[in-house]
Amino acid sequence: MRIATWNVNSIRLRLQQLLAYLREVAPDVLCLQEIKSTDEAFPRLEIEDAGYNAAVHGQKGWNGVAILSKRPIEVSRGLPGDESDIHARYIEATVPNDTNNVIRVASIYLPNGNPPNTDKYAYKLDWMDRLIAHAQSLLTLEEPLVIAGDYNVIPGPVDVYDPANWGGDALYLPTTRERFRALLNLGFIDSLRAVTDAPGIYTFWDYQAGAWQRNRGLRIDHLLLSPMAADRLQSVAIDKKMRENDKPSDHVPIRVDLN
DNA sequence: ATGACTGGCCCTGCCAGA
Repeated sequence: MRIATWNVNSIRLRLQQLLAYLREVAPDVLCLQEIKSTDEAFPRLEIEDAGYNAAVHGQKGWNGVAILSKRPIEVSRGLPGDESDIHARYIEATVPNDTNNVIRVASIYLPNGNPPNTDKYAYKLDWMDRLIAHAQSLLTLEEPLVIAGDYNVIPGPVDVYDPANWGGDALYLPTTRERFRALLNLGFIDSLRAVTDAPGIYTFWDYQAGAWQRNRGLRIDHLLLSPMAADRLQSVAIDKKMRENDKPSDHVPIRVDLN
């Protein structure tokens, strides 16, 4: 089973690239973030014509997440733990697999949190605490579980082109990385790091200052695997060539193959 | 070099992103 995640940075503007990706890479499940669309404006028909079911948790103007799946899925929307949180950043689904059990997949758009020392950063930390609590409860189900998406977390110095300049950023602050490690310490693995220790592997390059051309990137899009999902891990790939498209997203897809 | 880009919305300068 192939599970991919991609921050599209506007589903409508990126629709043709998305449809090409579905044709060429053919993921069984694709998690999307920053669709920047309401549920009503989501291009559901085009995606269904491509052979996918679409579960959407949208919002006008910004945020918004979705899960596309070849097979029918059961869906829940929103991250538990704060009824007042109106950002559309979390959607979760169970997907039947070949052997008649399920894989659970979450598509997350973790808050950016910049600038630090503001309520935006407090919201990020609170959201991470809620994600840790929810992930802990999901692990008790003893299912294969993949938490995929834009984490807005640079896990370590090898995951950013210039770590010395990122010390004060919400994506790289010690408190941010501590919470990411707390999530891993529940028993998840960072799938990319299960297959390589190589530095300089990125999933995001800023639109500004020729970041792509100069390979000034960040590794902030992750697929975290529960123990039962990790046992099935076959391979990990980053679809870096998507950054060469005309009008690209600033993120590229990353995916895993599970047996 | 206090720079730089992109997308959506309030339809046009501003907010948000990372």
